[in-house]
Amino acid sequence: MLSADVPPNQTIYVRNLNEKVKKEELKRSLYALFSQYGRILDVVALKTSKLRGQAWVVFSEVPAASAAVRQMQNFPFYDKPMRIQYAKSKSDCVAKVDGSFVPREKKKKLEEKAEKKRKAEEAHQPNATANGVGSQANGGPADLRHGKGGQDAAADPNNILFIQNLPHETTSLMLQMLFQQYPGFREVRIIEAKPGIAFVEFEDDVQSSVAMQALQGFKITPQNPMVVTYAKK
DNA sequence: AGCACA
Repeated sequence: MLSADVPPNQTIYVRNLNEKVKKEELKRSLYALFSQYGRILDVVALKTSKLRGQAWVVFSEVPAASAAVRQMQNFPFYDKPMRIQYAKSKSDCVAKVDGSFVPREKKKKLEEKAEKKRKAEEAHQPNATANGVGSQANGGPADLRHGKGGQDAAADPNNILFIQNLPHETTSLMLQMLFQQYPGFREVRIIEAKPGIAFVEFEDDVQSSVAMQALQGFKITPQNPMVVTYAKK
């Protein structure tokens, strides 16, 4: 079944995750992996019996989520292909920002109350328009950003790769061994002040892309699938 | 497979 049954949401629901990965590590890796598609507001993962192997990644914009759903579908992550759909409901952190958040305990009661009221009203005036579209009580979104907002978006393909989620012990020689097997390799640059990331330069964007595809998710240690994106220029 | 927010 092609899960096109869920409407677009700025939160994606990821399943078939490796259940052996510790929660904090999983969240970090998901964050690193998906931030190439846009700003991430939150990553939620629980290890309860019902929820292990799943996670929610909340983007600040729907298009970022859409790109992630398409491009990372079946991406091998900790040895298992990720299955990605849009989340079925709005994330709390989004509701908090748009003002529609209702604390969890209160929510149940409110819903019950609303339901009772609706029924009572129905009984009194059977053909009332019970269509309580909670229309924007507190005004529209104050910060609707039009235009490109491309600050967050993934960088266009170019000859320099940006590597994230590396173990801090990674040396440039280690990265050189990995990347120099692909044609057009020029050099590795690690940033001493920023452990965990590196830049790898190729002669052109076609060659860098080949290396990216080949080494995407490569694990120097089991906890560190490397995340390869194009460097921002 | 499993849709939550500790």
